[in-house]
Amino acid sequence: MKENKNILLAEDDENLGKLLVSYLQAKGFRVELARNGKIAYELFNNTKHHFDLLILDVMMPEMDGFTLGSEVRLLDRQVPLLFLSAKSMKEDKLKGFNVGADDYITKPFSMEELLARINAILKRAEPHQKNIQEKIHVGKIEYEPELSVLHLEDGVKKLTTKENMLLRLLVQNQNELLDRQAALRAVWGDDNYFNGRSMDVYIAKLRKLLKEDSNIEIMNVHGIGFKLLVKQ
Amino acid sequence: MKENKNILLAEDDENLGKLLVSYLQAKGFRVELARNGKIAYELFNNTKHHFDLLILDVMMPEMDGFTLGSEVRLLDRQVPLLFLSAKSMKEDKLKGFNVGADDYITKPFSMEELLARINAILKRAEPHQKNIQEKIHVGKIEYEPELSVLHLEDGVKKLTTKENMLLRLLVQNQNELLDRQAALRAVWGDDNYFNGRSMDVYIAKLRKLLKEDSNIEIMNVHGIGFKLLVKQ
DNA sequence: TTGACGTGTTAAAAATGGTTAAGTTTTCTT
DNA sequence: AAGAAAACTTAACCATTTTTAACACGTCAA
Repeated sequence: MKENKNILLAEDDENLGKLLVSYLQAKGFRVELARNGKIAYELFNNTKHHFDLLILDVMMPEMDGFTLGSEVRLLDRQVPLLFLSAKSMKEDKLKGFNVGADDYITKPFSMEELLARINAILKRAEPHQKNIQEKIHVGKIEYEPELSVLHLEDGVKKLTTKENMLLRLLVQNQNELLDRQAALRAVWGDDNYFNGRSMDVYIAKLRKLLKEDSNIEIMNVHGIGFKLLVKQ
Repeated sequence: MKENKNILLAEDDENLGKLLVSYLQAKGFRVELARNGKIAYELFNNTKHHFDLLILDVMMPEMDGFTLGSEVRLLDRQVPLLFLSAKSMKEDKLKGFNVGADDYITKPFSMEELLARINAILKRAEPHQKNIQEKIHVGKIEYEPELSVLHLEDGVKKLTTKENMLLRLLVQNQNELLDRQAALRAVWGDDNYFNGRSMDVYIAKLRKLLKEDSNIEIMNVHGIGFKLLVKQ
């Protein structure tokens, strides 16, 4: 999801800029850094790029963040803008919002706070319809987690809620260890003994369903968890 | 402009509540004050009222501001939420944004700052005001929630109040989980066992109506709620 | 290699949900 | 205001899903 999100960051302070870029990249975004407003504007006004969010420092040489914001608004009425402001002055905030800011954040700020605001903005901008027909191939079996449906040789198998939650977890971590306790907390909310036994029952059910493809195996790692092995 | 703007303020502190009400009224807003989250929810979930903005105190008895926020979000994906937080803790901020907060403000705050944020939010939200009298396409079926009407192949079907409230909730959260208890509180006002059975009856009715489009399905999530699946 | 603990598997029990129809309440009509 | 119609709730019964129980087997460390 995030892998597809492009952020344009306009920040003249080289240290802060690099710091933000690497943090946001670590969080899975694709980030383009512009050293001043003019460069940022040219990047934005270039059909080769598409940006889902602009983070604009207010104080920049050449073209300040607010000016940049208004110019961008002329090109695109929708694209979310997030301002970074060194001052916490009221006037600044207001001016930013008049430009059509979606949010602003005053320095100094924590990375977590920035990330939270970015996620909030992107979520708001997100189109309502999400893709519920994502098909995942597990070996030669097709799996649609959002519909909780498995396409088997002898037709479609509708999974129950728990079957689906557990299989989704296994598939998401296929060929890697799925920790027993983590799985229990994720699916059952609590990792007590009885839920553990319940999970074992469901593992047996899933094994039966996946038996169709002999290259798929749910392996137990004694005392630790399970591993969905999918051989090529 | 402002004269038409209705604000719902959820604040348990009586002094602060009254102070805010009179300040905001002086600034031209119409303000409704709710002494706790539960009252606020009932006010919001009442067709007699329409609110352009909700200001929610985070710390409240009965139902805290964040819980209230998420329940409101089920009813209305658009309405702006502004949180008042006594703490300036990061976690609080994060949780608020996850609920889909449009802004938050930490106590103590100045009246001017609050006003500035309110104006910013309302300005931002303005273009979204196309909610009324709209036709929603659910698969190939047309649905007019304001008129409680469904356009089916063999004519127009007028929905009953409960049918309409439940379908609206499902549609507003289509392809996402609709929590059973939240739905019960929203439609029946109380999530006791009998109301639950009543809802199940209504789910059956809606399934029968929506059967016309084979790409629509009301899926049960065992013990948790329902999900209106709409395939492309 | 033995005993404790973890897992595999099946079946029974319990909980939750699907559906229809019979009651009850509310609303409309005359 | 009384009867009819519509809306809603409750009951009944069945189906599905999940949990618990029971017993067999596997793994590991002493």
